[in-house]
Amino acid sequence: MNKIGLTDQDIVALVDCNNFYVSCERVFDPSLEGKPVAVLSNNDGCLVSRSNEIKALKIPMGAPGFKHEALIRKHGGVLLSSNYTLYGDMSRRVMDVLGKFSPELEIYSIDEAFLGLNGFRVRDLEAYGRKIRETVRKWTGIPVSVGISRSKTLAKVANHYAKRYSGYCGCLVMLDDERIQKALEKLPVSEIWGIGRQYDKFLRQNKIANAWQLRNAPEQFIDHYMTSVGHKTVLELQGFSCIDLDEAPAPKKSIVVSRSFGKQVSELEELEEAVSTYITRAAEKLRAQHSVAGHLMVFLNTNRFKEGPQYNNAAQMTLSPPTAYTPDLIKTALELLRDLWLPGFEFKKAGVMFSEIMHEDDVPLNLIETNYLDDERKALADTIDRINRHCGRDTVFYASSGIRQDWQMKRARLSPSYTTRWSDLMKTK
DNA sequence: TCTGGGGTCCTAGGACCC
DNA sequence: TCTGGGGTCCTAGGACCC
Repeated sequence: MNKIGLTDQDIVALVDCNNFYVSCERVFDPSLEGKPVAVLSNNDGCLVSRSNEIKALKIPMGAPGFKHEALIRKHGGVLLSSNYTLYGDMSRRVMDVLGKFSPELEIYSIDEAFLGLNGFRVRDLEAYGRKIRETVRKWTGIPVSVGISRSKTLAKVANHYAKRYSGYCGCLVMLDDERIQKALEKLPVSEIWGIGRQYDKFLRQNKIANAWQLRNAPEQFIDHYMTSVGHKTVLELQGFSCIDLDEAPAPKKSIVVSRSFGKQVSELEELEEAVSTYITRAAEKLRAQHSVAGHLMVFLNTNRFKEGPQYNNAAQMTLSPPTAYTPDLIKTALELLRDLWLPGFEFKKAGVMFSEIMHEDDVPLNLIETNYLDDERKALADTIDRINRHCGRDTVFYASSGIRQDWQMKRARLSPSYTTRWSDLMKTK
């Protein structure tokens, strides 16, 4: 520990799946190897995962698929709809493997995890990193990169280089000062974890262009111009680990379900189906973390890319008592939607948001007599959740969600659910 | 024709109180 | 006519992340 109470002896690994969604697709369709492949966002909108061949074509992350489709085709490549069921399942498999390499595991996102490696001898780390990489590859088919250093932020930097330079064979241990300095000097500030567009611009204006310069910036400057988060970033670059490993994810404080539609939607009835469907999904998430929501918001957007009258608005309501009971939530949400809706607009997106979320056991006592948890409704909700978990989503669903669902998002190029649907299992020829 | 979705944390400023 | 100072809580919006 140093004088400000930070340890400079932690060892942290960041394991990051390479081009994760694309890699998932390639596991089950080897014909995609070597070709430009990208996975599109919901509604077949923008590119959210790109193979190296797509990156070589200089097509940026987040670019609209339709603008680049011709070029990709010309190079023998493909665009795929996103298959989140598949990616979620593959992610769980990867994380299961990583869990075998350290008791300290923080699942940071669908394709990234931090591992605490304290107690390992430094000279063994490189071999250990490679072992992690080989094992994940062998057991799941997913290629990953491993970065190891003194703090999460530095582990991110190490990972950045491990991924880009084939000489590192996918694993970089960055512990000695000389190596850290070299890496940081070559790294533009915008590539640092926690430095976004605004900070990037500001720092550049102040002649801080690379990570080494930020690491060595005067303390008064940092104090004055950066938030507490920015300050932590600088300390982390200096090798002081001050963003702890977070092994048990906290329950969500807000839950959002929103989607763009596959077409323009004007009719109230169709919007009611969509909102009802989103509430159903959001309430499932709520119950999965044993929570209830005290506040509900419904929002509606027109197409911001299209000329014509715009209407973006939200309606909200306190839920008293807080609840996670889908039928009550649908009822309230549809009332809010009817307040919100105006005829004559072409809507492109709707969504619902739960906030003021609390654990179901923490509902105040004076509200308890009307709590949904106390009566048969809780048993009904749990039963429906169980059926849908075992037999597939929407085996049991609410009539208000509709059957035709013409507004549903486009997923024209969807791959099969190889790992989660019996009928989509791969067959040998 | 076609441009995603889901989160967290921090700060500033206003309202309110004593 | 003069018109303090400190604290808390809440909210909206910004910034960032994947």
